[in-house]
Amino acid sequence: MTVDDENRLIAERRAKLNDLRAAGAAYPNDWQPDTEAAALLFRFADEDTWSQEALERLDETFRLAGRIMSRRIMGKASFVHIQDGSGEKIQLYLRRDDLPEGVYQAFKQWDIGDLVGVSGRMMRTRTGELSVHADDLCLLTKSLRPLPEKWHGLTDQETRYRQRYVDLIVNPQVRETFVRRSRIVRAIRDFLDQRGFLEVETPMMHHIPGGATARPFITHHNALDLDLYLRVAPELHLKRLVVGGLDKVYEINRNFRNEGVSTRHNPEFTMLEFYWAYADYNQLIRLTEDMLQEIVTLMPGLKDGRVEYQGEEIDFGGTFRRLSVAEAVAEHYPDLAEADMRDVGQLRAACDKDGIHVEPAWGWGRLLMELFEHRVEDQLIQPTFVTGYPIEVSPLSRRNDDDPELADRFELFVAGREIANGFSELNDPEDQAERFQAQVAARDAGDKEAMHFDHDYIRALEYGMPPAAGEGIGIDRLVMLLTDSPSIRDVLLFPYLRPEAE
RNA sequence: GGGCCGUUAGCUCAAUGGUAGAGCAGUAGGCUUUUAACCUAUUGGUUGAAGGUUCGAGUCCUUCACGGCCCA
Repeated sequence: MTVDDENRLIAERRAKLNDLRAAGAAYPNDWQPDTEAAALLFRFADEDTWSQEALERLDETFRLAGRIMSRRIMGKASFVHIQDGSGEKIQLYLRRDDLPEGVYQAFKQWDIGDLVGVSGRMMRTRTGELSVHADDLCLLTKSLRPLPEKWHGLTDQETRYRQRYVDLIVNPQVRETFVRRSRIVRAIRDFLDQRGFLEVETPMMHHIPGGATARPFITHHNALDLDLYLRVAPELHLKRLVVGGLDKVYEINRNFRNEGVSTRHNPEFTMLEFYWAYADYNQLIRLTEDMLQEIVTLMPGLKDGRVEYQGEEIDFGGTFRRLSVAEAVAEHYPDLAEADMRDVGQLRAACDKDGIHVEPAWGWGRLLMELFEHRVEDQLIQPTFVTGYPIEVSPLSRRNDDDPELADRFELFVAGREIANGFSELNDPEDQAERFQAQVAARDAGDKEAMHFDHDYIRALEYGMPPAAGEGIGIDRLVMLLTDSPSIRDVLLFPYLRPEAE
């Protein structure tokens, strides 16, 4: 994508740029705006207070800088809309006789997409549109490539993702999504900081990948001649910090998983993980509920804790529903009695009936989860905390004191998707070492997602990790939910795409 | 990985197997409160790539690339 896609339109603009270069006027950097479109539109919004007459009396000149988005040239006067850093557009009124000598003639050679500086006083047009009546105008950056058409804009999904800069220029909704994403992350940081959590950054390049069952990316350190893994989770490093006395820590950053790419999966994605010493998973549930409610409250435009997601109204107000995996499955499988929930034969029969593929080695826990995922998960539209997870599918969680077959664990589902996963942490180094052993055995048997044995992590636990609870929240999925985005690519500025064809 | 759909001018889209078109953008001219401005004229194409069928392929077939949706 360099010179081969040159076309006539670009060539014309390049010729104009060459003229500017010859005149020594290409790429100046001597224009500073003193306001933005959004500020002017806000200040002068009231048409009664700021009528055309009132604006005429206002002896104040404003300087703006932005991109030409549309032009209507009518002989010796023109109307232009520029869009600036505030994301808003404001109209300029250009009159040949009100501009310095030659400026209007030069302007007529400019193009949609060019970046300009303008100064002038405020006015209102006959139809009432607030406009800047320009007394000076300069070209700051010549745009060589034509923008998409003004009416339909840019709709091709692939181009929108590949050339996000164009998408951002012409699709205002995109900007709003990413502004909101930033606000959500800020709200999470504020929430945790206020409660005494310390934000930390742990390595993304690991000698031993761990903390999640997932295939890692491998990279190579040249000077050390050593393969390294991009992290699949920060979990084990964060828990080392809990051993070190950082009782409340969190990290918001990228994880990398070498798996498929889809509308819900990007190879790199952002996770919040936090760990809280001397707390258990029930405290996490309450904290999570508070956090989400606070985030939703802080989002402009969301009323009464209600969010619309893909046509469903989701209510974050009040106490979220709580139910166990067994209760949820019982609800959706009337044939299964409560006593059947740990009966391998009954569960397997139910799986067969639904056409779910099962392995002979699976115990009741795995079978129960298969049923949960098959019929229940996507029905959990309103925020729901699910508890009572079988220990069989919770290798990192602490065992429940009353029921050793269950883990002290929960997941939060919203809009049929897992948003958060938290549990009381396993801090018994001997139990942990055994679980690592089991993972290594699974690895040797060919499971590429199984974990490695992390001796240093065991050593850390042997110094003593306080009883603690930890949780992960997928930021991208949360942002999807709160921005009504159907695809993870809509909430990533630069989602992963295959390379463009040469 | 599997299924379905898509890829035509800078953008948004047309085109029974029979001369590749429109709107916007661009170019030239007109127009001093327009707003999808308007009026006149006009330029612009390796139809995603490579093969094949056919007198003739944007259209039918095969393979490939990229994307979208659904499924695992």
